[in-house]
Amino acid sequence: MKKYNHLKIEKKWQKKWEKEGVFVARDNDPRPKFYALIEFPYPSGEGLHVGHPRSYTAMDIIARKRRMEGYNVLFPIGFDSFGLPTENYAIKTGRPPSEITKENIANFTKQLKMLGFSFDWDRAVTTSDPSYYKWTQWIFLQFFKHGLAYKKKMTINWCPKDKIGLANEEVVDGCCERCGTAVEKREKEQWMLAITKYADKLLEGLKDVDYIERAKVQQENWIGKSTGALLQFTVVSSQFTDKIEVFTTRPDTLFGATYMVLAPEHKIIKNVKLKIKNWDEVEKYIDTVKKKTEQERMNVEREKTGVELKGIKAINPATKEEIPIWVADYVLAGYGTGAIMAVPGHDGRDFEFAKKFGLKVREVVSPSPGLRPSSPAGRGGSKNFPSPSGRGEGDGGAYTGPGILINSGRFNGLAHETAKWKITESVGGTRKVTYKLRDWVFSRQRYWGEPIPLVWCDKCKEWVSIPESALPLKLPKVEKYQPTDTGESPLAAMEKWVKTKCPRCGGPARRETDTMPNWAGSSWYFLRYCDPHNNKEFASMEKLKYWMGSPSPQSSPIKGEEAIGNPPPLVGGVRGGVDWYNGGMEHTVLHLLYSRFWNQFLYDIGVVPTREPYKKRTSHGIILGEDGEKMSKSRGNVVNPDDIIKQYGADTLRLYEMFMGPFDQAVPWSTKSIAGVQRFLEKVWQLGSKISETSKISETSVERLLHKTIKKVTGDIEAMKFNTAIAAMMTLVNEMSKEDKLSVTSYELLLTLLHPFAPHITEELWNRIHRPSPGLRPPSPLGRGEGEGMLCQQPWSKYDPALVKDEEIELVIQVNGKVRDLVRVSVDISEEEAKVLAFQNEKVAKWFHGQEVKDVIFVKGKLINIVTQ
RNA sequence: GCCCGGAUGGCGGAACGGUUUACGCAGAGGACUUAAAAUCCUUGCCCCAAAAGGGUUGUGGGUUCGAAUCCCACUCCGGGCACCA
Repeated sequence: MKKYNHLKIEKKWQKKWEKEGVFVARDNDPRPKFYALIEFPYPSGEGLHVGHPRSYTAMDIIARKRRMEGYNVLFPIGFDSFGLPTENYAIKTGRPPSEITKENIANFTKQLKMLGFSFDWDRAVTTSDPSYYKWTQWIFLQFFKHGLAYKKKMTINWCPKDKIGLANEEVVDGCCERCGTAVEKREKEQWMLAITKYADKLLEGLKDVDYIERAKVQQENWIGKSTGALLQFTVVSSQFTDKIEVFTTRPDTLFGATYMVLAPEHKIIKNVKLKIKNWDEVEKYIDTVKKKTEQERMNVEREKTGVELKGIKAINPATKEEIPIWVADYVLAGYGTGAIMAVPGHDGRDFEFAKKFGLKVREVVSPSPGLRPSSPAGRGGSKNFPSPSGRGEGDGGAYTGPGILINSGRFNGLAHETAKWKITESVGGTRKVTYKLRDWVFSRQRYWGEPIPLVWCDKCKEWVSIPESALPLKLPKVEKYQPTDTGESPLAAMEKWVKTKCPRCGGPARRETDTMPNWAGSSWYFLRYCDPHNNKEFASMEKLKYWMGSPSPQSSPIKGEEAIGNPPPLVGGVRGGVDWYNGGMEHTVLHLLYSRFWNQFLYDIGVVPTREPYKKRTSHGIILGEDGEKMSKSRGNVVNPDDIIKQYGADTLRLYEMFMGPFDQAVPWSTKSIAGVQRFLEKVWQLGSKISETSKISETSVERLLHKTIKKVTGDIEAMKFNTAIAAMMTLVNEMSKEDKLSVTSYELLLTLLHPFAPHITEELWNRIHRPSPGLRPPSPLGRGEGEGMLCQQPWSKYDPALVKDEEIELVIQVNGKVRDLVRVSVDISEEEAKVLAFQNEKVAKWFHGQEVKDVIFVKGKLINIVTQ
């Protein structure tokens, strides 16, 4: 057989699949549905990155396998096309972002099609298309109607030289990325979405979904629910009293609160200005803090800073002592009440601070006796013992674990959990739940985003939404894409567009000139895919119910062993949503949370059928450059997928990206290693010359391995262990290559298994077997399609359970856990038989000779261990 | 700083608490060839040791008959940190 020419074959099959429409998802088809989703790309000017095909190939494998298993599969693609890089490029070149976007999308489309993904291109959506963002605006109006969109003063990054608001990413070391000028903070009215109102629902919903565990944990921590207490501290000075409220999750440690700390932004500081003796110093400190970002504030390598407010004191409500009040930037204004009671005895940060400034430390919680061995130092575990709490005992001297109260008056001896609410009650405090989650800043002073469809009416004295019939509110063409000198979006410079009439009273009104953030379009795109051409609704309930519903109890019809990786059906409710969503770990907090929030809201107003948008979420690791660093233009380690496809072919690239390492971990690229998978495909190709129509499936050892491989690959795909699935197929092909003749059936089974990974070459080989031609006549094995039909439409292979069971194994004989010999025995060998074998074995005997045998451990079908120690 | 991952040969990696290194890359030896490429076969694979053997899964400790795997502490690397997508 001639060598295989990937260039010809790949184009041929891509055309054929498209022409026959084999990947078109059919609405309301009687087959069970399966919705497979990947994160749609941002069409950057650089084109496709080798990272994209990693996630896309993985879901393509799953989508193709599901089709072969009899599902009606929806595997859509689109473009998340609003965003900063395009806008910045437009500013530089003066070209309209819409034009640039169009070109980029055309390029991405071409590149994606070369990879042979089984996308349904008929459903492609583009977020910057008015027919799409019409509905993004519509959803925003629903938020607005329901009181979840509101305006609030927020600080933004401001470059005083460029006179432009900056995204966090554009701020490098506190300076403007472009001009290097120090960035200032400015107050600006911003549209906010009240995601915090959904904090509990977003937390609750995590119980019903099958997400990769670390994504769940990240979301939980991001929402950061904690139950604590609000406590009042009285502030006193010579002629004045006031109250400061603090939030604490550890009210049980109140007796140990030896000072208080206020966030530099805390409003009381200005109120008590006249009482503060060192005001100059305090003011100076607050000014320096203003220049730091939040992260910098948390980052000051354990070096805490702060200033005492001299002249005023607080009173600890439990001990009635006067304690000093400090201002320090490790306390954030946005969390809790912006003020804390500091308990250096039991909080690491407070301890650091107290140590630096010589403040009093008092221990009020003692580790329970029995929980921790006593140590001479009286604090910190002795080296040889594990910490009793399992964590949190670092931080020098602060003990943060559980224990019994001491130095706490009448509460001494109580368990700290019990003491929490008793102490809270005794000082008149209240229980309070807080979240780390903050409301979502939803407006941008930028051009390339969805216009916010609201107008300010001077007469009505409020924001009025434009009628839904007037949507989409199109993004008008502007001359310049720079934000204006005042920091407003370029839209603000278009008087004609801005000046309008109030839709309610008809009076003069002004349009909102802010646009939406890039997150908006990606928060609901999975819904639009269900009904992408609908111009009456964002998607019809009927179609949403079909694609987002849960018609089958499991996401796979295969039962038993083969269903590895499919979650069991939920007890007490039917799950709905996208059946399987794969994306990057970098999106597991923001995008995932935002889109869950939008879906939950849409569910609450009755326009989508499921509470949660995604049933199952998995993640892929990023592909690093050959140097092990993140790929970037500046490092010069970027690999262009086009070059690889041209040289090696799409099948090889797909296979390589699946083989290079564990799917969920970051792996460095290695062009050298591509040779391995390329040789493998070449071997599969050459194997075609060995098939013989007379050879029934008789090559017994290969047959057993074949069925084992079917089992392995089937399970590994479900678990996204693509690298080991490919390794198993390589082993199989190596064995098959050793045979003189191969039955058609075994070759077909191999092609079927490999097809989702390398669709073009397998389709071609399948076609060659089934095309009547000399030497390769079509037989009729296993009732598969004869002589016609494409491989992508054939049923997925089943294995014969009788053939995957081993009859013999290598029994490991150990002495004290060390391997001393291996014996080939039947799988069913009994403990007694194994003992006899082990004790009679000469190689083994010398290792326990003359010693007392204390125990013999037998693991069926695996090993026997003789213990003498 | 906080939250979440990761660390196994020269390299990418494999390994339900049970033979560390499957599969692949690179290397060495050989076959074929006028030659090269390609292909095929064979072969180590890390340290100590002449060998028997012993050690070795980032470091240190623990649990266990037995730990890469479970627990504790630490080091380094990666992702996220709310206006990059």
